[in-house]
Order: sequence, then structure tokens, then C-alpha cells
Amino acid sequence: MDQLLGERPRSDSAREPATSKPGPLRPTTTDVERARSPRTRHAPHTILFMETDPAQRIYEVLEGIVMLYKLLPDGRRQVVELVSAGDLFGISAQQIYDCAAETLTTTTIMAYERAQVEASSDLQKLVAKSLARKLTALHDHAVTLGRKSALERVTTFLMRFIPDRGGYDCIGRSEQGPDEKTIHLAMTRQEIADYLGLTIETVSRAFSELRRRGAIVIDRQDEVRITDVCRLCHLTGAH
Amino acid sequence: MDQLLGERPRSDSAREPATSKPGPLRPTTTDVERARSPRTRHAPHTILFMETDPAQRIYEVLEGIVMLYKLLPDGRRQVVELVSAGDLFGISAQQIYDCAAETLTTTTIMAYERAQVEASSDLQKLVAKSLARKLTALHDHAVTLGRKSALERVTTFLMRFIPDRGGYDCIGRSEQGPDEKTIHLAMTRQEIADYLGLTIETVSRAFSELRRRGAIVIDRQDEVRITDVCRLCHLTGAH
DNA sequence: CGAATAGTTGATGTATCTCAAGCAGGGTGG
DNA sequence: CCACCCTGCTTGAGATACATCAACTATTCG
Repeated sequence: MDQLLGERPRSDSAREPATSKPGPLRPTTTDVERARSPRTRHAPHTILFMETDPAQRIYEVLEGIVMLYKLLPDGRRQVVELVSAGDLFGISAQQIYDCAAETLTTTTIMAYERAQVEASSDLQKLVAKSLARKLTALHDHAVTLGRKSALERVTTFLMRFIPDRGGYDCIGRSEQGPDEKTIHLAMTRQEIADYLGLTIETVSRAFSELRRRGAIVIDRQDEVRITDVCRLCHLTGAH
Repeated sequence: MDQLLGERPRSDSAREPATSKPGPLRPTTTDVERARSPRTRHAPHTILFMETDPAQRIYEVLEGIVMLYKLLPDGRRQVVELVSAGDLFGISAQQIYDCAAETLTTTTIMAYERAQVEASSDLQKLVAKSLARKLTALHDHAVTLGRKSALERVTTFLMRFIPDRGGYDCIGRSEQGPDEKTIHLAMTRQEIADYLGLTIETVSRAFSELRRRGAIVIDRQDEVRITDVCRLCHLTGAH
């Protein structure tokens, strides 16, 4: 696997307008090389493509997390999806992408040419499957953005990173022992805020409130220990 | 075409919890009849299926508008999609629907059995196409819910019903004559509020504010005349 | 160690919600 | 035909959750 660490200054200030327009893929491979090795690796905070770039390729995340976001002309930003291993991004019904894609962590992605997808029914099935999963996620996100309080949003965000819990098919707490779980946040407070439709301060206050209530312990800024998953789950508003 | 007008008392108060559980399709056809004529017609405010109903069928809207929504246990409601002619709904990655579906207007729909879809690559293409369109719409909606003011949300909502305008490929105002357009709202203020993540009062005030500014004329409660589409478009926050 | 960046906390402002009253239109029955 | 009612909508007054502005603290990195 090629070890290309694309670098690009992060732009997490929501203010920065979408000025410079790098090509869809940042790494300095030539087109020919890329065609031979569609698997690429990128440093955190690498912009993979921008909104309105021509939607030539669909990408699969093999490892890492990618954030998809949209910007309003005055700089307001909304993170519309968080894409992790096994999921696709860059799917568009139009000729251009409808949002920008930026890595959060060091990420390995696989690129598929559009034509390649059109030709393969296996790939098409993969796309359909991924889209169906996204649909549910986006519906949930709409509820979070439209109807939940700041505390509920942040709690919902935290629960998102705990597999098999909180959903319709929640497996519940284990029989014995504490219902504890530590999660690693690959996002800054600003990114979390832009995902949840809040400000950085409100996110920070929500974390503090959860800490005050004993629901979480913040070991490091990006390391949150949930002391009682089941209890936190009830703060999401969905249970 | 069978003229089955399913009737069911509307429940637009967001308070009403999801108590009664009618089957996926309300009309009083037998299963056999339905299999023969998957095309059905429904009165406004007919609930087609509820959240967590088994996702046995996918539906296509042939005529009318269908509203998809999710409820929180305490009664808060978020309308997650507005589906109109040519679009599909009832697609789910799981075994159950992730949201409820209710007609807004008199609606004709076509039902496809899940197995039927799995077997037909044409239907699968239709699904994929529909999902890709939804993806863009849901991304846009996330921006609206997460980052726009009440006035911007309502304006965005109004612009939604004007074809070929406001999008990336907006055709612009016509050369001569006023840039006027009348739209019919098939939704109550409460439904609009639940779509935009606002309260009914805030929606009402936003309409009044737009009227005060001369941006719209409300001929009837469900009939809005936009006096200058291009001008209204600039109030959406997206331009 | 010091500068730069990210996060927290406090004080204040404001957009939106909540509560409450009044209004408008459409349908019904006397 | 009109009075009445019902429902949906509007408007106002006050409350509040979140945003904004600003200062301070913690963390990271050279």
C-alpha cells in the first residue's frame, strides 16, 4: 500500500470561505499511478474534495473517519455525515459533489471511478446498501438537529460511538460489572459543534454538565469515559 | 385504478404518542386484492405505516405528497422527508421502518414487495437513484435544521416548491415581467414547524415577517404568492 | 520555557419557545 | 341566511436556552 500522507492546513474555523480549489484527491500521485492503486492514505484534516467539485469518483473508507460538511456563504458550517470504515462517500445524483469531504484521523480510502460503479452490479449493491444505511443515519440526525436540546445532542453524539447500544436493537447492559465504556473523540469541539448545530461553547458546557452529573469522566480532551452507558442513553431523549 | 380512500383521524398534534398500530396499508383490500393491484389511493392524513412496522414493502408516490416523520417518546416530532410524485419511500436497511409515513394530500401510491425489488435490477436502479436524490435533500435539510435562522428556514421551505430555482443550477429570473410565483402549501403550520424544527408560532411569525417585508402575499392560508422569487431566494441564507 | 492552539467558564444578549388571548374562515344546524 | 362553533392561525408578553463576547486555563509543540 502506498503511504501517501497528504497534508493540508486544517481549516476548522467555520469562517474560512471555500476559496482554494484543490483537485479531488490531494496526494501527489499522477492519474496513471492512481488508476493502478486506488487505495490511498491521508493525514488527519486532509480535504479530499470540496463541494461542487466534479463527482468523478466514489470512495470507500477502509480505515479512519471522514467528515462530510456543507458551508453557507457567510461561513456557517454544518457537518452532515461522519463516515467510518466500511462506508462510502462521494455518492452524488448530480455531476458535482453536494458537500466537502475531510479526513478527521489518518484515513485509508479506496477510490472507484463512476464508470466502474455503473458497470459493476456488485459495486452498485454496495452503493445501495450504504445509501440505505445513510438514510437511517440522516433521519436520526434530522431529529437530533431539529428537536433535541444541547445536552441531548451531545449525549446522542457520544452514544453514536458505542456499538450495539442505544439503537432499536440495543443489547442492554451486561449482567454484572459496571456499564462503562471509553470512547476516543477524533473531533475538535468545533467539529462536534458543527455536527450538532451548536457553538463550541455550548458543546463545552454540555460536556461539563455531563461531567458534573457524573455521567462521564474526561480523561483527556479527546478521551471520554462513560461511567454508565445505560444511564447516558436515557439522556439522549430517544428513550 | 381502485379508488380506495383510506380514512384515519389526523394526528397533527405532536403530543399524541404512537399508540394504535394499524397495518402497513390502511385500505380495506384483502391481501390478495392488493397483490393484484398494488396501486392504491389515499385520503389526506392517512397513515401508511408507522415507525418500527415491519418493512415489507417499498412505495412509489405516483401522485400527491407523503410526509415521513419520527417521534421522540415525549411526543416531539420531526418530519424527516417530504416525498412527492416520482419518489420512493419505505426503503429501510433494517427489518423495520425507521420512520412513519402519512399522506398530506390525496395520494396515489404504488407498492413493491421487498422480494420483488431484490429480484429486479430495474427496480434496484430506481431505488439507488431515489436514494441518491434523497441524500442531497437530507444534507440540505441538515444545514437548514442545524445552521439556519427561523426566517431562513421558512424561506428555504418556500423555495423548495419552486422548480428550477434556488439550486446550484438555478435558471434565474425570466428576462421581463415580474418574478412571481404562487405555491400551494399542502401542510398545516404545525407540519411545517415539525419539518423545520420550529414551533407553530415561530413559523407563523416568519410568514408575517415575510409578508411585512413584501416578499410574499398570503392569498389564502395555504396559498402563498411570492412576489419576487429571486429576492426571496437571497433570504434562504444559501445565496 | 514560551508561544500557539484548543478548551473552559462567566457575563450578557437575543432568538426562539411558552403561555395565553384573540382572530379568521369554513361548516353546521337552527 | 345567519349565529354559532370548531379548528387552525396570528399576535402579544414573558421566560429561557443557546449564542455571543471576553477572559482565563490547559495542552501541545517547537
